[in-house]
Amino acid sequence: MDDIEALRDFSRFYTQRLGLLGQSYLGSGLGVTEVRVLWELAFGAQGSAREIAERLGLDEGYLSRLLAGFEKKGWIVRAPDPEDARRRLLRLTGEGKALAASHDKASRAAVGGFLGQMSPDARALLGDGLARVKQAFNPPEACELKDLAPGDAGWIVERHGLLYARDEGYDATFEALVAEIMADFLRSHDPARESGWIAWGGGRRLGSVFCVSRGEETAQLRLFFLEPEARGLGLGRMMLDACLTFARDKGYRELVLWTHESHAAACRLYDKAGFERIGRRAAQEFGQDTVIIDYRIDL
Amino acid sequence: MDDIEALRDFSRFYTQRLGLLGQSYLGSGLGVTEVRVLWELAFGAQGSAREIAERLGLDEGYLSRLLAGFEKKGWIVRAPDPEDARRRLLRLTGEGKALAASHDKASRAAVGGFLGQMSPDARALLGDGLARVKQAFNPPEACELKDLAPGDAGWIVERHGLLYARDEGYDATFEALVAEIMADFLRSHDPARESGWIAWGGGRRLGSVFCVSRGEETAQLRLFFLEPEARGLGLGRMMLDACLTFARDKGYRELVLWTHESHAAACRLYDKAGFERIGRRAAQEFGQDTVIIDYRIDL
DNA sequence: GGATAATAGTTGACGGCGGCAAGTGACTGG
DNA sequence: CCAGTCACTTGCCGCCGTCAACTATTATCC
Repeated sequence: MDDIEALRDFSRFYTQRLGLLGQSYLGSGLGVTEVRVLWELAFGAQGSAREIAERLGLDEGYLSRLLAGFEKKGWIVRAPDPEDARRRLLRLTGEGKALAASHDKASRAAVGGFLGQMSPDARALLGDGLARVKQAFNPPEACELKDLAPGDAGWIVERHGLLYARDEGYDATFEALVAEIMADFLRSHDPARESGWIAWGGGRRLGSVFCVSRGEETAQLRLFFLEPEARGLGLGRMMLDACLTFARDKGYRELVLWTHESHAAACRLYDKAGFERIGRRAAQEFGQDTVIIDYRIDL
Repeated sequence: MDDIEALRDFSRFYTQRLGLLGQSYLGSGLGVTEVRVLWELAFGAQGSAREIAERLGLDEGYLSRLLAGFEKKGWIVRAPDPEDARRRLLRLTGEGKALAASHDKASRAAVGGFLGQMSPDARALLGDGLARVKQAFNPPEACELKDLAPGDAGWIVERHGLLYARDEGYDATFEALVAEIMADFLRSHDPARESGWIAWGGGRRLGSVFCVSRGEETAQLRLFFLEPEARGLGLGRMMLDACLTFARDKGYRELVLWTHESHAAACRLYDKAGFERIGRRAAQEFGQDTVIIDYRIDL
């Protein structure tokens, strides 16, 4: 099954199994669209009817009627806009807010009941899948660095192994090297002077960075990685800064690292952050000819 | 954001961004429901109107009218069922089949165009996410064993690290041990007499199993793992059999393995497969008191 | 075997969803 | 000041889908 077929299949599956869920207009006597509009009024960005219609993909005429109905029921007031007499400012009344809140609560309960029937494993799998689908369309804006948790080290090995094989043609010995580095780190790193982090964003691991000791005064940055979809968004810079801050706090005087010349984006990042290139050496590693660049920076 | 909120959020997102896609009734002049019915007639299991109504969640009366329309347009014929005069056998005409096929093609093209705008990375992420969501509801029925590919070793480390920490309370040294085992295997296993496999099902990795040498005549089974959602479906037995077959083919005379007594399901599997318990020893490992069972079987 | 219930399907009535297009008053740019 | 645009409204209408009544057939139970 190719990915076109996979998406079509999922779409059929979704409309059958999950379609009813999100709206969960059950019991409220409200239609699906009414609920969506109400939700937009209550929790979405403030805006004119025009904007709401656009956001929800509704016909303006239809929305106008819906809003008239809302007003008649006392859920909203439509006051003339002093700045533009064509527009009308939409505002929920107390009653409207209460309705939105109660509906929100009911919907939460319905979804909770649905999830409650699933096993914890299936729920975890579902959450994981949803996060991925969503990120495929909305790149993450921010990420948070967290200390290594169980499974993180393996994830680092996997992503390094897969992406360096795909993008650089490295063979399996590279994945083995990363696995060994991680095994060493897990077993015998010095928590007082060394640390590793996973960048989390949108419910998913997006990258990794490690700061380890190369002597009393020298720290080394290793295993700096970002998922391809998360590159070019400034997350790398944030991770690098976090690592520099850690190294300074721990009393190191300089930080070194090496990377491959072919990683243009990474090299640009280090150059811009004030690192200086202190070496350039050719090497044959992992079944490929590579050029390694050594960097350092004063802390 | 907890998982209830995540699902609600996804649902909103889906109706906005992807809702139109699946149906893709664009241009055909057909309504969403008509397309679904047509699809069911063309590609779904054969059945009465009643069954189709049930499968698609439609009102019988409404469906009856739809089918009458289809017949009038020459897409289907409704012949009386010789076995049950209440029923009518539904069959697509040549014209109906052609319509379904052309619509299927158009829909494929529409989805393809949509996916074509995405980056390959995003597409991969999407496919991965969809597979997970779907498996959260439909457990995989079958799996296929594949040789180790880039990233697989890391995945094994991750899953062992995460699940043994969660279920058994093991500390990080367990993940380190698995990482080291994988590093050794990748670097220096004997491809002629040793192998490792990943079980794939539903577009996802579901488990792992390895067969390695412990001398000329003795093979060892290691890193036997199945995702929790994929347990109890007979996949484990299939993987075990594949490993036994491999060991026999390579000329080993016996296969040994050890596991923890707390893995009731795994122990049952080995017992049922004809393994004999040759040892039972207490050990303190990975921050926990454990009981290890040694197994062996003649090949 | 006959009353009764269940099943497959049809039909009419009806309400709500939502698209389309014409219309109204207000703003904007030349 | 006039044409064009914009935010919104309104009337019209078709489609989607529900409900309930109805027919014809089959299954069930005593």
